[in-house]
Amino acid sequence: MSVEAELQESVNYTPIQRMRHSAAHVMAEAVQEMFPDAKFAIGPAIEDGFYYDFDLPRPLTPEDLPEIEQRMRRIIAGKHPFMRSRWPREQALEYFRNKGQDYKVEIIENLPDDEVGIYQQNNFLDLCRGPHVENTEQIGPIKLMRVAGAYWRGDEHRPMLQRLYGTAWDTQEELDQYLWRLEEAQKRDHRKLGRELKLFVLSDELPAGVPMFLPRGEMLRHLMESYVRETQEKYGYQHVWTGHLGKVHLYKTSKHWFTYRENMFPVMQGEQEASDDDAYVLKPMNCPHHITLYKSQMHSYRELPVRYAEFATLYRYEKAGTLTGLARVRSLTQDDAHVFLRPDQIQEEFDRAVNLTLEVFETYGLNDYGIHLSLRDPNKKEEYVGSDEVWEMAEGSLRNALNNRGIQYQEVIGEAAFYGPKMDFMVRDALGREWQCSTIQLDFVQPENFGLEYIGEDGQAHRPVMIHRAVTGSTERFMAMLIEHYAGAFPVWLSPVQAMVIPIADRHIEYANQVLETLKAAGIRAEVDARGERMNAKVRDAQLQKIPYMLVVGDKEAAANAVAVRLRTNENLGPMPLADFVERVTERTRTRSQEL
RNA sequence: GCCCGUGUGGCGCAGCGGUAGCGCACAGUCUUGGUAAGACUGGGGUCAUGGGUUCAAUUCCCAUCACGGGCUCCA
Repeated sequence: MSVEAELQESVNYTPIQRMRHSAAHVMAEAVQEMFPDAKFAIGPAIEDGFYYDFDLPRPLTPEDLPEIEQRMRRIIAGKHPFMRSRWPREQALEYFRNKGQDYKVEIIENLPDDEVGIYQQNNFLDLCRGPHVENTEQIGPIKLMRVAGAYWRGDEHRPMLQRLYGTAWDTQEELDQYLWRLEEAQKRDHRKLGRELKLFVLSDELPAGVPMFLPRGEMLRHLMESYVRETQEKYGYQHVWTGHLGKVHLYKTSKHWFTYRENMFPVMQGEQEASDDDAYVLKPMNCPHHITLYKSQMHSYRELPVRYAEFATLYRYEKAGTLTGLARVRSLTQDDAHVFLRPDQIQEEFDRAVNLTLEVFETYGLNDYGIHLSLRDPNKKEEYVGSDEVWEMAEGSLRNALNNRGIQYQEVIGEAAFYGPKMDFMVRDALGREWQCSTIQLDFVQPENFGLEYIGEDGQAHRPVMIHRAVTGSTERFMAMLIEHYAGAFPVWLSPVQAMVIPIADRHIEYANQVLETLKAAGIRAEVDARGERMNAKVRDAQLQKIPYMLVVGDKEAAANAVAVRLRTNENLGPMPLADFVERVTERTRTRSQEL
């Protein structure tokens, strides 16, 4: 077979991915040496390494990694060629069946071809469509990263396999750099910084996934919310408030009860059954409440779109294994909005929502995000509600909104909600994991469920369309992303403490307090460090707290009504009149500048 | 939910079958110091919780809870 033909039927791997894929095979051979009864599933190259899934007689633990690594290095050094062949499907089935390789058999059974690819290096023969490097010696420096469990085919109803993650690079330098980058990323992990910067606390005394915010963390929340509120008002949203409780009946009407019940927290009252229509539940989403508000008024076509926004604390029973710091919690604050509009307003309203979201992202300087345009699967129309025309129009409108702004996005077939297409902003955390933050969703179903109406030009009742929309998603998750994005060094406008006044000796505390009063009067968030420490120690501590400005005050400054300004970048601006400093900070705050 | 790991003073960590230490933080005393850690002294832990094995458990075993990593980038 020609090289071209071989590549065509192979996975589309880059050279380094091909090398990593080969490393996965070597890892499988090492595991085979240790566990002759091992069953093998799959072992692909992934973004920065590779993995292989095994079914083993005993679970792997991190203690197994050194031995596997050692065996791998020996195999690699053996310069064994990767030999490729093609077997008739039946022959391969028989071979793997005899070997008890159930997973390989299942894979082959699902393959349409008459022939399957087989690769062998040294003593390990595997079903594989390739490609591979020529021989094991071409595999660069490797390191096994971790053991993990993974469901076969990613399906939690199928067996749990042992997954080994490893990484491989062309040179030792690249491997070292990769490991160094990982360490650096861990330094900006929001859980670590959240503790160090005294932002939030996760305590055993509270249920899992219920973060509590310290004064500085609450200030950060407040600043984030104020900013989004201000921006939403600019874009024509009105804020509402709907409390923390809902009735089961409400969620039965919205149908959430039937699909989402497991995630809801019932509020028990005496002998009441949790599913009684009148039973209370902690509010897991706002849609039904905003809809109820909409229904409480008569609406003319002239006043649409009606845009209700709310910073609402929601409670969702997320599965235990998925909770992660602030990124996935059970009590979250959503900057949720629901827009009720006429069908002819869809395009314009999408544009508005996209613009709002992009403006917020730009202010935060967030640029490492991806946009998913989630569309319905045209082959499974029965899983979605709504007519073809409406879907085509809605999907087209979302696509237009993105194209109009020249934004890059990825279309994901089959990821739409059953009630409409949506667009999600996926933000990466320090460790490269993607989290959904913003979302814009079109909904044809809830207006139907609740019988929503507006009075049209013709005096008749018409059905509005709904848009569900969140700019930052959950305040908690977005805060996690921001902490990692800034590595805790928030821009001036977002810093919980903007300036630390540092008196040099005790006799300067009085002047420091005067400075503090002036700053506070100007709306600047400042504190005085009056501890009996040396000024150097105070500078260091403020620096570690990533406070933007350190204001050192001694005899000279007190005499001149000045402050000596040091930036957290280590830059020392020297003394400046207090009024000038106030002006500087006020300006940075007003413009939400990234500058110090 | 499932697999693996972890749980020792507020935080970061040692340790070990004979009831615990270090650094930081905290408190007190001395020091009043010009841009990333001044010195000394001191207080603080039922070793996550519950059960079991043992003469003896923080240490070994089991369960529970919490936290961390992973769970469809696909032969």
